[in-house]
Amino acid sequence: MKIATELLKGVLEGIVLQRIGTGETYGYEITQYLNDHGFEDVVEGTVYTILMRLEKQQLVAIEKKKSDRGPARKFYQLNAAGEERRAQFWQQWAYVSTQMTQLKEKTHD
Amino acid sequence: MKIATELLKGVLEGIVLQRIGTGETYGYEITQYLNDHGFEDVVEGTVYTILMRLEKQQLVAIEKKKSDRGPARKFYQLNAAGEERRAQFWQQWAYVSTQMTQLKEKTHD
DNA sequence: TAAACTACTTTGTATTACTATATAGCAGTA
DNA sequence: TACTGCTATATAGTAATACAAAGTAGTTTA
Repeated sequence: MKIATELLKGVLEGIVLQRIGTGETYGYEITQYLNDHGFEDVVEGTVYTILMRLEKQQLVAIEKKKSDRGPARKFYQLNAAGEERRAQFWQQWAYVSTQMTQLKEKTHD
Repeated sequence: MKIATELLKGVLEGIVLQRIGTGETYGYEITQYLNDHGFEDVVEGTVYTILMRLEKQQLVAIEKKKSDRGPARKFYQLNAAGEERRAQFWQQWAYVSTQMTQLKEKTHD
């Protein structure tokens, strides 16, 4: 399904945090995962800019490892600040999600 | 609750479409409604820019009416294109919402 | 050697919410 | 009259983010 770019803002960063948080991973793999799980149109450039943003904000630890199939991979892990950010994201998501559900059901008062 | 600005992008337009779609309303009232229903920090300027965007995209019909309590109000209604956009929005929201739920529950494969 | 796949990087653009400010009508009151 | 508060709309400037597009490089395979 084609999703409006604007609806993904903020959301994609949350997804990337979640992916990194549940196990060390790298940009190319995250992109593949998204493309295979409901976000077909997300391209590498988008994921890499998010990863670099997380790095700049010091939410991740990075380790470079050789690959058996191509160039070296940059593996990401969440540090304590990153874990906190991930938790925050899901809290906000849950909140917005709840409000939206109520809003949808409601007509004017 | 304080929500990251980026998480609201796309969402707010959907909410405004929904409000207009369930009954003629105007900017100030929409802002009040949002402030009273989980989006405390949304200010008038934000709502008005959304309304003008909808107007520019020809998704709404507008009627100016005198108020008994202040300056005239600009009432908005969805036209056919606006209704379609509203339906689209909720489809996309449902889709993203579903994917997010699955993503949250999942660790690495 | 060339193509295909893996993997990361960067530059520029469009969109959108927010900040801040301005304008204005009306009611009550000091 | 002047002031305050509430109602109501408008807009210029800014920051954040996803995307398009292009490039760089290593590995594998035909």
